[in-house]
Amino acid sequence: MTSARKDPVKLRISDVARHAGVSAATVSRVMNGNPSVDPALAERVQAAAAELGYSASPLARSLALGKTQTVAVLVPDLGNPTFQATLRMFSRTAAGDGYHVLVADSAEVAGDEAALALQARRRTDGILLVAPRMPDDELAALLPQLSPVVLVNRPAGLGAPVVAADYAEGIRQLIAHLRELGHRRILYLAGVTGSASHARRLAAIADARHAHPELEILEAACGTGFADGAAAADEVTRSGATAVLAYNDLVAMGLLSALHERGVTVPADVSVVGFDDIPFAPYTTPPLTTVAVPAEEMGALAWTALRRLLDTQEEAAPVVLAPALALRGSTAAPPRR
Amino acid sequence: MTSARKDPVKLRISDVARHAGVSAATVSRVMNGNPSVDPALAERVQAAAAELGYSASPLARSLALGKTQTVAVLVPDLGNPTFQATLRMFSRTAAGDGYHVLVADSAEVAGDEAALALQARRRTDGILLVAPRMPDDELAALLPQLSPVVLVNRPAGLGAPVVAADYAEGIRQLIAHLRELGHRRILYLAGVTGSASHARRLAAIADARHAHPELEILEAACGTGFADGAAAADEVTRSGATAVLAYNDLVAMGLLSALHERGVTVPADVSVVGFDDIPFAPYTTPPLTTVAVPAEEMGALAWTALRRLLDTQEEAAPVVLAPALALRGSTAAPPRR
DNA sequence: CTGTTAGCGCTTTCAT
DNA sequence: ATGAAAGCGCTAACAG
Repeated sequence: MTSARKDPVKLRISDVARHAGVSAATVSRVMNGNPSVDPALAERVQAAAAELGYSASPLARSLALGKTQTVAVLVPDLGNPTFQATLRMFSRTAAGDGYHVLVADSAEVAGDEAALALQARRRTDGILLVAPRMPDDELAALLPQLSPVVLVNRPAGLGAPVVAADYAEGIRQLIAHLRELGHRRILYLAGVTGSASHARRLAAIADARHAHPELEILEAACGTGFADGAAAADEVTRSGATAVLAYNDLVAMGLLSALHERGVTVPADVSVVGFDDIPFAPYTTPPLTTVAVPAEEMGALAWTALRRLLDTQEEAAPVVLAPALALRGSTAAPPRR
Repeated sequence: MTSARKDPVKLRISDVARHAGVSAATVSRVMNGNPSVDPALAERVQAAAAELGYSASPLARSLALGKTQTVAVLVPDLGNPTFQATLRMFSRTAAGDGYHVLVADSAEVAGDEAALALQARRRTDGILLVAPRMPDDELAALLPQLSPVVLVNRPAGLGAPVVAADYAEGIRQLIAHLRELGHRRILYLAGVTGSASHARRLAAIADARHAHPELEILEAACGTGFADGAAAADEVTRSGATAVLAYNDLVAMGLLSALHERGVTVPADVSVVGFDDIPFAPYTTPPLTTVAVPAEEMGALAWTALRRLLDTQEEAAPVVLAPALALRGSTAAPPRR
């Protein structure tokens, strides 16, 4: 508009070399803190670089070094608070170690995951798969091609370090809580039915049925977001269940809202529990009883595991974090018939 | 563990060339769909590539082509729902165009933004600055070095395309709403006082004071998250204000919660309004009256603007989106003295 | 210690 | 239509 501002010319290492009267190799050494350079010369090079405002092209360095100082993260949905928390801490801790983060969002389409992961991985040094939706066998087959890779919320033994929350334990706690309250007919709103955590929840549910034959635990398909929870409201009332186990807090919140619209009171008419304990769980009406998954800690641990792989190719032992019950206002004894 | 699985050897273009009995240049042409290759030969090369499972190194391509097919996004906090929404749509639309996204989180530290942006930008073809916290002059000075760059939620005219929400208009609507309800003493809980949106809110507040001399609008420093809102509860009660204008929904929610703990009833004792209309706003107790910022749309528009810059170096005209008042339960007439 | 010489893997003139 | 060769910008092995 006003003045034709010139783009700052891109400097090559040879420019600095010429300016300092040395070879490119020397500049490279200096820039990388290689001690085998005469201090006086090094200073001269530093000065030249500073004066010119030079810094090496990460791209060229990456090609020459065979590493990018960048790692990828694949999440099913950037809009999901749980993944966000994990991504956030992963990204911050990685940044602390000088690594950059490339994100990819599969939009909950399991079929796209492999291609996205492969693509992202090729531009980076390693990849974190957060709660991938694809089946175990497919994942196991994919892992070698992605290595170094770490997994969040998938079972260990697939061929990569794992950081996971103990979903079965979470379900156990939730069911115990509901049972103690007196609930006998409970509805589980399944989210991603193909997901690994779904499978583990189901296992925990089966255990509960075994341990407590008086419990009737129903299942209904559902999605993973607000809308899915809201859409399940009719199913809930129809089921005659006195308590519902939502796939996650988002589903629970959507359900809470739809139930309220229908004049169904929580927890007087029906109890609702979520899963994850996202930051907003305490602020719903009523505040949501749920189980807290340490998503941030998982992000940090995932970085630790990946870093380990990157540095020493040692595969960190699986980490399974126990969730903690967060008792709030959305659960109570079932209504008297 | 079980079998010493070999890493799939990394294939170079020359491997494919040899396998197909052609030169690397030809393989390159075929891989890039260059029509000047004999169809028969092309097919032979395709076959060779497919058989070997070859795909070009993005790194080497990037270096040779001078572009990475990757763009950077800098956000103040990956944990903030508004930025998430913007990032999510930006990332998805960019992915739709075959671009990858590198994220950087400045952790709300304005002083780190320039360095982070510069770093991220160097590994990518362009960058999106979401609500950067640094002052205007600093930003204006930085922009040329980041180009191509687009800005979210900063004023236009700094030297980059802008996609922004009309914060002043939002504040105006909120104040009008409160005034009509009968409030005369309102407290504004300022978030990031250096931020551009803060400045625009202040301007709108000044206008309101002018237009409605009967209004007394107080200000108090505050942060940007739950905890900050909660911490402001005492300040709120002390102020004697009958309504509070929170910096954003997070602050409003934190305040709601702290007020509740102190036995202050919203909206009977005091009205509270937020800003942004994050997905959780309808689920607070009481549901939060706020103003809806179309964060997702902004993300999509931001990509459009950046893409335009990348493709044609044309600077898209500034886009300013008007927020819409979302009337819910956290506002009512002030209590009678 | 420092410079010279090869690459890293791909694209792209420039010839043929 | 195809290949040879130069180059993207940097690092590292190899000589001095």
